[in-house]
Amino acid sequence: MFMGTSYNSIDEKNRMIVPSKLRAGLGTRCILTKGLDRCLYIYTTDDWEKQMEKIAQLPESDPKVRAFIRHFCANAAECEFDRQGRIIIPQELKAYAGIEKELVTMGAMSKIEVWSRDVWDAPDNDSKMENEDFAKALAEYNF
Amino acid sequence: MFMGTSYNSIDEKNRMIVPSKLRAGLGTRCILTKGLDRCLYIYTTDDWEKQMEKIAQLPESDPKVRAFIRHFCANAAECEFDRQGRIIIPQELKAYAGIEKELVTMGAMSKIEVWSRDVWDAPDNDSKMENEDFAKALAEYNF
DNA sequence: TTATACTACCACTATACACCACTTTTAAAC
DNA sequence: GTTTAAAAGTGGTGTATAGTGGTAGTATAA
Repeated sequence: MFMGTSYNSIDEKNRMIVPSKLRAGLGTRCILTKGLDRCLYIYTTDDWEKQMEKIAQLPESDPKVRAFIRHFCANAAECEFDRQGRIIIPQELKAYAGIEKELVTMGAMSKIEVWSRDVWDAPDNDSKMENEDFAKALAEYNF
Repeated sequence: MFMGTSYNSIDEKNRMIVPSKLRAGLGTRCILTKGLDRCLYIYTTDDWEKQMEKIAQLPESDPKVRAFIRHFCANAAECEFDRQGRIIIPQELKAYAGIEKELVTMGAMSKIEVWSRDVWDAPDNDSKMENEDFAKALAEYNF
C-alpha cells in the first residue's frame, strides 16, 4: 500500500527519483504509464501483469478493444532503477503530464502518482478535492 | 509482452528498424502482415502459429472468413533482421498501411503494430483512443 | 554482356545508459 | 542541543549501442 507525498525534480536527462519509501514496494523495476488525470501512474510489475491478463481476455474483433489495448500498452514503459533509484521518463509521458522540472510524487493505494508540481498546484486543478466536495462525493457511495 | 512507442523512419530500400527493446522479444526473425486496422502487425513466429491455429477453427464456409484468411495470411512475410536490426517491408504491406517515410512502432500485448505516422496522427484516426474514452473503457471492462 | 535490382555488410553519429562523485537531508547518539 | 554517521537525492562524465546512411557484391533479367 503506497502512501505519502514527496517533492522532487527531474533532470535534463529525464531522470526522476522514486522516493525510497515508495521504491521499497516496487522491487527492481516498475511500469510507468499515463494516468487518468494529467499525471503518470507507477505500477508494480505484478499489478501490471494482472491487468494485462484481464485485457487479454477481451475480443480483438471489437475495434474499441483494439484501441483500448493500444492505449494501454503503447503508453506504458517498463522502467529499471539505476543505482540511485531513478527511472527515465519517456518524452511522450513527460509531455502528457506537463512535467518540466518540479515533481510531486504521491502514494495512492496500489499505485504511485507522479504530477508536475505546477499542474498539481494550479488553482484550476480539479483532481485536488476541497473538503466540501469530498464529503458530498463520498456520501454518494455511502462511505 | 510488447509495450512502448517509438518514432522512426523507413528508407528508400524499404528497410525499417524494429526498436531494440521490442526486437529483444522477437528472436532472429518475425512475421509481418496486414493488421485489422490500417497498420501492420509483427508477431513472434510462435505467436503467429497460435494465430493460425485459431483461424483454422473458423468455418471456411463463411465468405467473410475466407476473406479474412486471405487478408491475414496471403500477405504475411517472414522477415529476418539484418545486423542493424532492420527488416524489409514488402511493397504491398507498405502501401496498405500508407507508409511513406515516418513510422510509429508500438507494442500491443502479444504483437507489435507499425503505423504510418501521418495515418496515426490524422485527426480522423478513430483507432487512437482519447483519454476520456479510455477512462470510460476502463469502467466498462471493470478495471 | 550489360544493366538493374536486391541483399549483405560496413562506417559514422547521436543518444542513451551505467557509473562515479558530490551535496543534502535524515536519523541517531552523546 | 550538538556532533556524527548513514542514507537519500542531484549532477556530471565517459562508454556502449541503437539507429541511419551509404557502399560493395551478388543475382537476375534483358
